[in-house]
Amino acid sequence: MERINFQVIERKWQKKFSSEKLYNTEGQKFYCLEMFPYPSGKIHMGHVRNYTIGDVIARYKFLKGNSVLHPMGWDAFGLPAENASKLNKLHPKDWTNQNIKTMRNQLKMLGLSIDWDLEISTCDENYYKHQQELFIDFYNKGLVKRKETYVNWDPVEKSVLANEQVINGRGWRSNALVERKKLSQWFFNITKFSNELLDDLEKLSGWPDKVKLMQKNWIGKSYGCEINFKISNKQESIKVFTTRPDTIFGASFIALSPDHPLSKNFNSSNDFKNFKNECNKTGTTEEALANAEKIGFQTNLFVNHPFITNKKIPVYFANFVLMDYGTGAIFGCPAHDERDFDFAKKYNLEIIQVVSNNKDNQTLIEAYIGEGNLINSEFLNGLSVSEAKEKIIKEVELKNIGVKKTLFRLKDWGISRQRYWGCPIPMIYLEDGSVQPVDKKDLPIKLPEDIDLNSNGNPLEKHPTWKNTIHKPSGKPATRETDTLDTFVDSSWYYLRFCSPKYEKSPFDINKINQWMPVDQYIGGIEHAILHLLYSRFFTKGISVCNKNFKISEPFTNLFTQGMVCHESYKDKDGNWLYPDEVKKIDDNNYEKKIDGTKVTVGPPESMSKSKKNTIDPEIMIAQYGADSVRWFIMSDSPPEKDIQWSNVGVAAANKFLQRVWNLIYSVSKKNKETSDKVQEKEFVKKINTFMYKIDVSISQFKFNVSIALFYELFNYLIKNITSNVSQDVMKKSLVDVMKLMIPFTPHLARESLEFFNCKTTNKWPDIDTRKLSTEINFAIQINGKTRDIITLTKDAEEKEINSMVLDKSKASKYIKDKKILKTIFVKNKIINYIVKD
RNA sequence: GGGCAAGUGGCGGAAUUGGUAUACGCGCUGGUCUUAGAAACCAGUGCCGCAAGGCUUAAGAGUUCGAGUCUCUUCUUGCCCA
Repeated sequence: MERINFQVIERKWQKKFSSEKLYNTEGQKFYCLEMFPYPSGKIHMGHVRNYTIGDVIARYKFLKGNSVLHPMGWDAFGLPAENASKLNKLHPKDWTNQNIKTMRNQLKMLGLSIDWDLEISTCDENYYKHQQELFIDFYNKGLVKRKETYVNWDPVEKSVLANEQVINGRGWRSNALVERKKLSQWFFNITKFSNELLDDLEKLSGWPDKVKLMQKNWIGKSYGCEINFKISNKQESIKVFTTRPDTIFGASFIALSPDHPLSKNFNSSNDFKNFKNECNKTGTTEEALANAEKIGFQTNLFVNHPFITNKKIPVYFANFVLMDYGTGAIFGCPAHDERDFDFAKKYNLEIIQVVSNNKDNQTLIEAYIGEGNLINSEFLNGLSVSEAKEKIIKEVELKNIGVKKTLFRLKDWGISRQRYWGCPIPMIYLEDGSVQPVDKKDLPIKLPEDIDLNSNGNPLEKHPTWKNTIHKPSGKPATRETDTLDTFVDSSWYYLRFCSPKYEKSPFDINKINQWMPVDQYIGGIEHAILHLLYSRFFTKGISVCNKNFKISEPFTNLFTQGMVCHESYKDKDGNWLYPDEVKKIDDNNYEKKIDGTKVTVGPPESMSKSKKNTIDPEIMIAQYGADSVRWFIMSDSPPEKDIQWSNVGVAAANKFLQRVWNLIYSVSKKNKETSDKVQEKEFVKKINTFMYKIDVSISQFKFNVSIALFYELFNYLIKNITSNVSQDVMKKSLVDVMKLMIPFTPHLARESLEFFNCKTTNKWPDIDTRKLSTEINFAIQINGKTRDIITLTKDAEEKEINSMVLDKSKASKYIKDKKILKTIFVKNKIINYIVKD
């Protein structure tokens, strides 16, 4: 058997690939982008899968005639660099650049068709300079604002946490109980685009419905109304927001946020201060608020019920009402809201049911949120919830005590981080307390190199000199903003920078944007379904507000979310995690530790993660089997959108198969030239063409695992025919075409084979002659709906021919004999079904 | 608690979208070669049955000439949101 050394040919072709590009001046543009990696140290299998999928698509599109933009870069700012720096005494910049170097080499080992001339890194000042520019543009257009808000404060890290970094009320890293703290922060005004971000989802027909639904729920549009409740015996009133105005007749209390303006009247009370402190211990997430015990502070105030004369409702402060939701005040209807119900039980407040589904009218043991008809509600009685909602809003507006309002769940995007390793925010504070953007001429505002990361708090704040600057127009001293930008900002526009990564004048060259944007195929993990994609969508909308020539409203036309790479996890008898290569499999139920033979317990396949040690190092796999084998396996075993289970045996099998392919190439080159049987050859060509056609279709549908199954069948057929009377010429010609189809999957082996056959056109997909497809089909014969025989037919055979064949030859004939055929159902090229009776 | 997926051999999974269930790969069994093993190659492999045949897509019902695919109920798992 002729063997090939993958390591040798892969190195050879990778050199070639580094200078080859996928541009094609005549072809239609195709921007293929995979989510760029965080340079954490080494690539992992998730990267291998993500970038192999992208590479298959990019190479396929190029071969099909498109001009393909296929760039790569680094999402290089972020907290891990600071943490690593504390551990290793390595500057975040050096740590990051070192990782980039390693990972770039590893990606090159995969044989990807990346145009490395376009490489960018977000921690590079040539990148973040333009980000600061965009920030100033956004500021000037009112898309950036400074707000005092309550944030999730991690008392150990001394930093603000995003909602998703708070898990069960604790910091995701420090595990400290998260507190609420009022801080002045920078925000992107993403809510200005709430409607657009929601409505434009409908344009995204190339996105998975699942992701669109997640975004829709995240934006969370709902409507309700504001109602003013007049305070009894006073002139003032309390403005309340509600999405359930229909339940107004069940209102039994008013709850104010502890930060509501009215709270200042109670600040002198110690009881109130204690209550407020207690509230600040709860996080700000919806989840934290829902799970926290409901606590309240009763005031001496009452309001008048707007529709029930003489009814007075008590006013409380409550911990579950947030100042930045609606008006910071709600009316509580315990019968139909869980939180209100808990609150009412605790403080012994009235529970009046106003919606009923008619079935039972017993005392409520929990809030009833379902549909039903209104009761105990005067003029609303009998109406459905939605009818009542409409009607009560009209009444409220008629009485001039409130208005209909639309509300979004989406909040503005807080972008201030008390961190060093991020993009500095280009703003300065003057002595008079006013804030101004830095002059664009003075960009970039660079990070200082000398920095102390070993104590808690904000590093830039504590730097001895960095924040001191001069406000040029006035010549007066000023102070720099010492917070840096959330790293989600870096990744919100990188796809634009890739179109002209070296352009100096501005973040992008508009001509290049018009040439390449939007991204035709974006590929990445489902974990970014909400934030990254929403923020990127916001950025394109924001930039089009700032730049009249920028006409892109949606950045990603098609989105593909790939599944995770999973592996079993292993624990030794003491409960320590073990790496897969520390474990030996005895049989399906028994695994032992290699070094001492003790028993190992096996956990189910889960997403690979360092903490569980269920990882496989791609570099080791490549060294052992070659990149083509790794690529082949990772594309073969599962549909790309589903999770895949990594299997070392699976890669070994891939390697074995690719060796067989090479052996076939070699055998064909040695095939006897004399033999030739025209009939056999015609059949052979039809068969190969049919396979190639099916492979083409499956690739275009991203069913890569199916493509690979078809390749297996195709090569098995070729290997079987090596000794047939198909001439060497015919076989070689077919094999050359087939190897071109292999380029997207196993670029090294494919190119080596094509070179071996002296083929020069490796930049074109072969023409697949659809007139030469196989005309034989398998046809099922059913009796009373049961399949009784399968016969081989020429395509498009008519019912009449089939009838005679069935009666003459088919195994099914015995089921028809002596019986009456009541009915026949004939489906061309598929089945015939005889309904018979004795 | 709500929403969305999914459930097919010993395992990963396929099924032209209502028309051959179990493609392809792994594993397993037998064979060839070999002093032996590995590798390679050949053959077999859903379950029951000697066979004819029967059964089988988480469980149950329904629609249909025909259901893995559509509808309903139940169970299980995963993800997202709370």
